[in-house]
Amino acid sequence: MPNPSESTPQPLGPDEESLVRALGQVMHVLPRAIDADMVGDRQLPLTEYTALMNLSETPDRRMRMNELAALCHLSLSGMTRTIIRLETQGLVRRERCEEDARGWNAVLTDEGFARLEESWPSHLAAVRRRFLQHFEGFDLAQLARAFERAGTAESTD
Amino acid sequence: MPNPSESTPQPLGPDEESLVRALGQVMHVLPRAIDADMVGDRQLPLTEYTALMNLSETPDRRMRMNELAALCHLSLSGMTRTIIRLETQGLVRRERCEEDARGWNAVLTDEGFARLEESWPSHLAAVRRRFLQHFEGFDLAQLARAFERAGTAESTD
DNA sequence: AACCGGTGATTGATTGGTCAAGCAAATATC
DNA sequence: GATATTTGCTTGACCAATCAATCACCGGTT
Repeated sequence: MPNPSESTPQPLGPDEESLVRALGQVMHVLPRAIDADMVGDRQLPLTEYTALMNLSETPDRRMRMNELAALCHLSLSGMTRTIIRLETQGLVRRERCEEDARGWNAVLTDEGFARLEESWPSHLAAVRRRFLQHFEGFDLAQLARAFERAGTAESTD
Repeated sequence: MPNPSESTPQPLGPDEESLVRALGQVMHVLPRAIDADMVGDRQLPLTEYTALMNLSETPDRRMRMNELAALCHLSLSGMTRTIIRLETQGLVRRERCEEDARGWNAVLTDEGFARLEESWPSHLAAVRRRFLQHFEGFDLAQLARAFERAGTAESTD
């Protein structure tokens, strides 16, 4: 790439172009579609589902706000609000953290766990049908690695 | 009332699992990263950039709100608001549609075009660096087709 | 010509997220 | 051991998107 990067950069090739466009579309359509499938079924929006999901995967079904926010790809304040939403539905409870009195644990209630158990089949089905189905015959592991690289935000250099 | 087919669906395999997780991360991180690159550089958020972009690709740099909204993956009202934003910056102008007085055309101004020309190198660079770079060696066309399939929302069946 | 169902676009209310400021507890420094 | 700084979380203000309601205009019917 001999020329200075800002003057006349090389435009995207047609395949690159259509991949980028298609990704844009997927990023827009997919969450809504999955959301719609679930909401239609068990009334659990994707963000809240993800929070419950992550909580359920810990040994004692509890997690610090910090960590949960990171796993849900949410800002800390966004997480606070999500947890409040879940708390008012009785799906999650908050407990002060013992070893650090500033901290809070979001704790999955039995009701929350039950709700998650109800929801996950339809979530799973939606993910399969809306997404994975279209990647049969691909090397999923290789693909996953590429996405992991892309999803690891290196800051502007 | 557990439907046998829904009660114990097969969980995701490890590769599926990591692909889905990685996609989730990408969907969250990528637009923000690109946005940050562009805002930092030319002060044009992604949504507005996309609108200008699509306008610039038409023969006479104008488009009906309808169509533009679809191309930008935006609701019509979202589009209205985006165009208003752009209009107040002088990058776009609105003109009544001649053959249908209900309709409006968003028209790219010269200033808007200039701004777009300024911005697209950094947009392009961001897309390459944040995304395409990680897919070297992949069959991009095949990948694009898969994403197009996934991005075509079939309604809940 | 007056009407009426349908369509293009805008507007109002709400939602779900961000960032920045604030508060309380923990930790480091003197 | 008092004070300063940092950290964990919440709150306030804001923003960009959505949906539902509305307005304006089109076209066909009578």
